[in-house]
Amino acid sequence: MRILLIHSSHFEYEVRDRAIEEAEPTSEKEGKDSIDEALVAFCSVESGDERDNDAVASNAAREISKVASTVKVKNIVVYPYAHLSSNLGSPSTAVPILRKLAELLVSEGYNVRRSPFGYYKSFKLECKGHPLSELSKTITAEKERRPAVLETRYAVLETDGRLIEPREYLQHPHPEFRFLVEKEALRRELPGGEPRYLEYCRKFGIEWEPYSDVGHMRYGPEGTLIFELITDYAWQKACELGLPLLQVRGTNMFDLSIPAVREHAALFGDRLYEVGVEEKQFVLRYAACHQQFSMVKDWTLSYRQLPFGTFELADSYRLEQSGELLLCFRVRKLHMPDLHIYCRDLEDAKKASMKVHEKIYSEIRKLGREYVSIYNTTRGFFEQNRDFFADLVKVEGKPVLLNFVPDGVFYWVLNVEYTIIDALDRPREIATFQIDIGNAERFGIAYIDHDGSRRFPPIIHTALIGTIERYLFSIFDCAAKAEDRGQKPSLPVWLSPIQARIVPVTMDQLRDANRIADELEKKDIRVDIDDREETVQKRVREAEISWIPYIIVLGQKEAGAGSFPVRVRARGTVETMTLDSLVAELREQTKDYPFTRSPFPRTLSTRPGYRKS
RNA sequence: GCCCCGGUAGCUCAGCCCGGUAGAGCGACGGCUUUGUAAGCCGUAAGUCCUGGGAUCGAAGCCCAGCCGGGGCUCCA
Repeated sequence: MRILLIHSSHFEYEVRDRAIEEAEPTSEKEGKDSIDEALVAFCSVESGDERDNDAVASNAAREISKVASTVKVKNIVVYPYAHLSSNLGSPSTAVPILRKLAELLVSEGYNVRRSPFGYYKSFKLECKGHPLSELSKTITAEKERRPAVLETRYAVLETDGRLIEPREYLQHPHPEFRFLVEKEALRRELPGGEPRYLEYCRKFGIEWEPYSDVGHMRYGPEGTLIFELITDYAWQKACELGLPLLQVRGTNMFDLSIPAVREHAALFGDRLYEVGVEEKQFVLRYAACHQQFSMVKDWTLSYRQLPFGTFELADSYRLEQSGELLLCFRVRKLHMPDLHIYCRDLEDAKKASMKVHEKIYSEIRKLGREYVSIYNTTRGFFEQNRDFFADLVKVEGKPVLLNFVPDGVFYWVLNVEYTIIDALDRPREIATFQIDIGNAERFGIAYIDHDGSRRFPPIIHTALIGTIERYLFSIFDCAAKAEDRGQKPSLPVWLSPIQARIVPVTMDQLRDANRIADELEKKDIRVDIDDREETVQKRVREAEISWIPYIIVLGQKEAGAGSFPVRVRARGTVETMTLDSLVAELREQTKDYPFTRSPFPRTLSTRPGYRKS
């Protein structure tokens, strides 16, 4: 709903002609009105408001009342005015909302007039013209609606299977798990501070896009390369689970008039990112579920093919609260390497979950980190599957936090949130998996079992390395932690946009530099040459600031020598290496990781100065 | 969304308290220097001081509203 508020010294109107079929019946008396010293509220009810009439009306009443008390008026005119929105709601929605709005304002003690809906009316309006006399507002249903606080109970599950109270756990704390227990179960306030990774992000051109909605990111050339490498990596990791996987591709907006889409959306709650097109209302997908389910429902499945997975890197959209946004972490547009595994039954799902769990763990350990986990589940599922939980905890090697949720509220029976404790000691969820027992039926995904019966498969949802954004967050957080330990912050070599840079002392070495660059490129190494007319010192400094892992200085001395000095970022040393030993080291660092050729012009002198370091 | 802090040149920031001609470093550009491992020297150009409104003879500065960012809260299917 949109409203335009005018503080007027005089307002009058008169009904002329009926504008629409569904016009409100009106008596002679209601046909015209005149009032002095009033707040006139021109209102347009928009499509989408019908989802919660009461919330829209009460939010509108609150906004209007706020302004009325600021400008100190007791008279309010609620005036239906279609021209504030290009996305109008239907008259059958609009009239009840406007009536309700007027009632609410009356109940707050205002003298309220309402002009009839659905007519052309002439009006005279005298606006006071002070700063607050003209205001427009957009009202949504979301604001006021505080979802009923869910009753959940926390417990710590020890590695030996004992359950203990979170409070007691703090007496013998695991260093990182402790932060999770404090934050999630005991609701301690976070320490805070400005995170250093934001500065790192900007170095690689990873930042907010100011020309879009809040919460949308953009990636410069370096960021784009990093993003693509992580995307390849996510698919590679999914394949390593050893299950048959099918990659699919689809769209990002789904029609809310489809029952399965609408029901799924209702489960998601109030963070739906919606878009109205012509007469239809679409929800932007918040994960790949919609696309994969709406496709797999059309497949013919036999128990012989299960379990198998579908995968898509899904651009996904969530209308997060503006105050909650955090670059690379909580964003309105995110990229989910979303894998769904369709299983025969719960036992099958538990087996597949173990594979997923082990893979998720081995990935974070490759970064030298540990997850601390929250297992959201129901008391019933936990009690019936204590062995399964024990197996999961064995992989963790430390306690986990259980969060018991009520039965029948969620579509899953188990939802694991894997969080890292970041450089500022805050838990940050990165990876996740869920065992879903509701959506196969909702979307009509079924397989034929060996006895010929039609069965709905439990579905595992997972992002093994987290969203691309959050994997990046982890990578940069590792750099921040390294810096805290007194090391140079850096990216893993496989993700470094440029892996080796050659700095010729004078331009006499350019030919040699190009020859070495050719050799390195042949070995799948991203290399460039800083051929700018700057001092060696300055070019080395800039390479360091750019986090280049290997910096080669080539001068007169190296001509024909067969070796050259290499500045190795990881060790903080300058070492004499041959081309072969450098290649061997680089290959060792990047083996088993995706590779993409350098998309940059080889010479820095020909590169636009987008870099901000 | 709520509370606190901030927004000044492409970037990082000073100036704001106490109103009176818009500042520095980096970067860009031009010249000198021909360079050996984290900033060589000199010069030039560059700003709707976030936006809109208000009080004032006069606003980057004071007041109000909004937008954007950082922190905290709430939220996190």
